[in-house]
Amino acid sequence: MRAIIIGFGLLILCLLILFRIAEVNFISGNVRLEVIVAMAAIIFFFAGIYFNKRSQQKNTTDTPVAISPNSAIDYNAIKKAGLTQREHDVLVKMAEGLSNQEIATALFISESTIKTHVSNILFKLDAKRRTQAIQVAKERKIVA
Amino acid sequence: MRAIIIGFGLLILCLLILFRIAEVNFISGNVRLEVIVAMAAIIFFFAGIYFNKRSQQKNTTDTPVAISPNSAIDYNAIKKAGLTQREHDVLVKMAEGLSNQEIATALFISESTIKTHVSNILFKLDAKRRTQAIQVAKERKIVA
DNA sequence: AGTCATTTCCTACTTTCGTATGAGCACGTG
DNA sequence: CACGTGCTCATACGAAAGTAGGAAATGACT
Repeated sequence: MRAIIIGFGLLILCLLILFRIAEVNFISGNVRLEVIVAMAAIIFFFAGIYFNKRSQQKNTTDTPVAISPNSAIDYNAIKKAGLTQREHDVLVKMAEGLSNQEIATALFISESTIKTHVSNILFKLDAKRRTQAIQVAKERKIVA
Repeated sequence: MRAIIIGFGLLILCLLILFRIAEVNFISGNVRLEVIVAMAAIIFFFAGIYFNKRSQQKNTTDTPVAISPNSAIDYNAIKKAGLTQREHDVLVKMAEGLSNQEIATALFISESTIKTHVSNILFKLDAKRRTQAIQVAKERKIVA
């Protein structure tokens, strides 16, 4: 975020400098106008590339995805997240890719209950979707 | 390939036009120099974004192995599953827990296209839901 | 020049997911 | 016993996700 602000600051600075050079040139006629325009073109062309790259990297760098040969569940993390036993049961089934209905069948309870649990899980893991919840849970080793 | 040539042609044309305007302005003094410089800046900023986007789409389809500091992904498994490069892109974002709309924004394409890709991914990975697809993909090391 | 694969986008429809809200039951603790 | 916690279930609604089927542009390969 800071990099973007600094970057835009530098760009605006560049523009102002170019303006200034253009003005001086307009009076003295020392520098060719084409040079100024070309400079603006080059600078902002690469600026465009840079910012585009930045914005694309955002989504991937935000979630570093700890690449560790993990297979163990950290039971402390479950408590830390405030998940109950039943919620954890549901979360595990969720991570296996089951639908609410399938989880309900597997745990011998109704789909309504699963929905309640899922809602609570999403809230406790600060996730907006079940896929995100699974991702968070794996990172925190709440599920394998 | 043709699009890039045409694009560069247009860009050079823009530059020449700007040069011409600058020259005329230099004599008559009708147009503010700042306007010309700013135009060059804006045009080439977005040109940079556009070309970067293009080249990234190219790179991902041409050389999938080039940008891969990730040791956990088995690129053979991707081919074995019959996934295209773009489908893999979507799958990765999916595994990060993004919604269709968020993936669309991240990849600069529409949500409709994401839905098409997701449908194809589900079919190719023999999954019924995205959560299941993610699970399968992780097992086969298609995603980290 | 024609064919195929890929990527993109769309409409329209169905299904699943998630939220909000309320409620009943069991269990243990202060 | 009252109270909180956890588990269960329900309805109703809105938001995503997924399906089906079509279409068009591009690039590679022949």
